[in-house]
Amino acid sequence: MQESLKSILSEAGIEDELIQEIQNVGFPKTARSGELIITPGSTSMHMPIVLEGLLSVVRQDEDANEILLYYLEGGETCAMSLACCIEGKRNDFKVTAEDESVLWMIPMNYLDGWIQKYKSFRKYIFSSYQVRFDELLETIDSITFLKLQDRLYKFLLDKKEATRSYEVNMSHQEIANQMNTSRVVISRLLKQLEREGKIEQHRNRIEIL
Amino acid sequence: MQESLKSILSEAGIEDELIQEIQNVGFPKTARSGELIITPGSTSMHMPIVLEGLLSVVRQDEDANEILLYYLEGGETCAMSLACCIEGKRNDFKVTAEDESVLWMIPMNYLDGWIQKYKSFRKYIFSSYQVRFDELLETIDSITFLKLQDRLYKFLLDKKEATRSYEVNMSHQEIANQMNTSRVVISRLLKQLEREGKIEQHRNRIEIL
DNA sequence: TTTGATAAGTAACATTTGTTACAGACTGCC
DNA sequence: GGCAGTCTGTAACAAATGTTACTTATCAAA
Repeated sequence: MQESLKSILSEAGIEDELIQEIQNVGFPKTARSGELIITPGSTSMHMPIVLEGLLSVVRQDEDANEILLYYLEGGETCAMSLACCIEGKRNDFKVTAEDESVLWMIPMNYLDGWIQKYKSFRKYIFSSYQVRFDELLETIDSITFLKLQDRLYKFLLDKKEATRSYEVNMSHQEIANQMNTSRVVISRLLKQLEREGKIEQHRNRIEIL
Repeated sequence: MQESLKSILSEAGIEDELIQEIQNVGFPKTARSGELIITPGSTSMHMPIVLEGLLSVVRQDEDANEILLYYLEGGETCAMSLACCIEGKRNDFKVTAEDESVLWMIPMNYLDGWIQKYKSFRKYIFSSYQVRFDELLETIDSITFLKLQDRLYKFLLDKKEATRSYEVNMSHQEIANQMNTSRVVISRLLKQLEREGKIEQHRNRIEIL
């Protein structure tokens, strides 16, 4: 685990000295598949870096309708929780482990110092922000400009990228939830995609062709 | 103009020393109402701070369909252009002056140094990021969870907040463009809002009651 | 005042998406 | 095998949004 932290940070251009510090002051946190990691309304005092596994970041409204914003994969961090913390703001999204996952938790109070001291860390933080930003924009694009059928196909392709697998292990109901629509609609559209030869369906599993 | 810059930065908690620097290395830029300030695909070497007026930030797809992301008002900055610059990435949105506006342009190469040196500047930058992020999330909320009628009403209220005026000076067509729908639909829904007593319509102008 | 251009109103219809209701299929467990 | 629970397929219908076509209103310039 220390090893994967080291290689991830080193990959990101962080110098050994800082990696050492991050190892010293942080601690690991594991999450089982399906486990809720951040709930709306909570405040956290740690910035998580994903070492292994996959997290989904989901937005909810008052009626518990949901929409998937993006995934956090190995090496990525939830920069939002940073500003969230700096400003003492509450989280307004929900983060769930999609897989068995391992996070490295860094206490917030170190961050400002590191940002001041290490150019590489500044770069890492700003780059995460930018990546998240771009993902949000892509999400907006999908919702705004695509028909449901295309959005659904993109959803499947994104999931495939995130999990590095052509198999999507979700029920129609779960997909419907993450896309803020209904199960029947998803069934209809998946059937359509199947007829077009883009996917193959099984129970609780979709194969992307 | 120097005065409004000073008061804005001082309001944001920036110390006099840095304000002085920002004044020294930056320069003003004025934009007429309707003028295009940032076009998709361009790269800019400056971070703009809005001194006066109002900018709209709009996302476009390949077919030139558009959707309004948010407004930038006095005192706010386009933090995105920051990371955009750090990473040498291209802008993928369009920024337009909604009003006669004045910006203060800061050359990018100073930013990293200031972030390192001034805690207040770090705070300013991160806070802008956070504000933008929140606005994007709100935009996603509207698109995802609201019916068009409610989204339209919210659109008008947002515009009212941004311009500090109960009069929205836009044609139905312009509103339709910014909401990525058609003029006829907007006319229909505005009529509905008028019947509900929420607005009053005139040519090129909507009064919010 | 006429004219041309733009803006807004409206009806009729098409398409997309959402809902309800029910049937059949699969899975795990007894 | 039988049963209970979950998942998927499908039809019929409802609601929301998009499109087309045309009319009327408003404004400003000639």
